[in-house]
Amino acid sequence: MMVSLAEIRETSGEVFTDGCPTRVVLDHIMSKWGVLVLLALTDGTRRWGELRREVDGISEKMLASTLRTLEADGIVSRTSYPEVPPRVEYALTELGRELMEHMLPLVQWVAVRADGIVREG
Amino acid sequence: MMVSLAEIRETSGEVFTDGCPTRVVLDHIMSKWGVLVLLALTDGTRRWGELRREVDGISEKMLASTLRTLEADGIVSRTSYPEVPPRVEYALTELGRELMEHMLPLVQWVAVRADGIVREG
DNA sequence: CTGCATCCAATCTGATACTG
DNA sequence: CAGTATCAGATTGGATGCAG
Repeated sequence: MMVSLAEIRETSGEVFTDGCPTRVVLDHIMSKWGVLVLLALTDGTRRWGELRREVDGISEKMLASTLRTLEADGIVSRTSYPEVPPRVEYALTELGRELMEHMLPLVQWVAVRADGIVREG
Repeated sequence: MMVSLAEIRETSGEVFTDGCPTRVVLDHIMSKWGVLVLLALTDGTRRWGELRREVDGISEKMLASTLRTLEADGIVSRTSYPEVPPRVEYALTELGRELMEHMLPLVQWVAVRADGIVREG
């Protein structure tokens, strides 16, 4: 194993503490919709409507909420163009791209194994 | 970037489809408590009470629910010893250890960055 | 000790309707 | 197109109480 839990403890001794920064960020990026939105943005810039369609099943409310959270975290950037009709584009920031470099391998592993794992609804 | 979204689409063209296996597994392992329980087990075998204390803030209800889900997925193993008082040990399976090899780097990255990211409660 | 069952409050979600 | 407002339903969380 390349990275040990011990190393994580050294970096953030409070991964297991309720309300610590690590947990907060973890909750944002590993949330049900957070992962999928980030995944969609890994391909490149996306408009609101594109994300809505691409992330199957997400409600407008959750898309808005997820995007606002990730934007506040500095992981996603929002660019609004003063046009009619309105156009708003979302993209990963440098921090976001760095994050996805670490998340993609995990998601890919899951994608490969998922079919063999699933048994409950 | 080592792994591309395109590669994930090739493996599982339905990462974005509601209810697909990849999403189901992703929800289990990346859930609020799932990540923390898996993290605790990365150190090695843990008893029920140890997990309860180590994963700060988790309720018995959620711990039981999380463990049952991960066990059903074949990621965590449960060993019950017929003693008095009872003793039950939880550990990562081979699949689980493989999973954590991919998840630890991500968690570590978050642990390093979290303090700089957090701004909302 | 290791859980499961239940009740109740707090949150989170989602569908619908509506605004700029 | 890009959201916000609202309300009802689903989930989650905590506190107990109890069983193996």
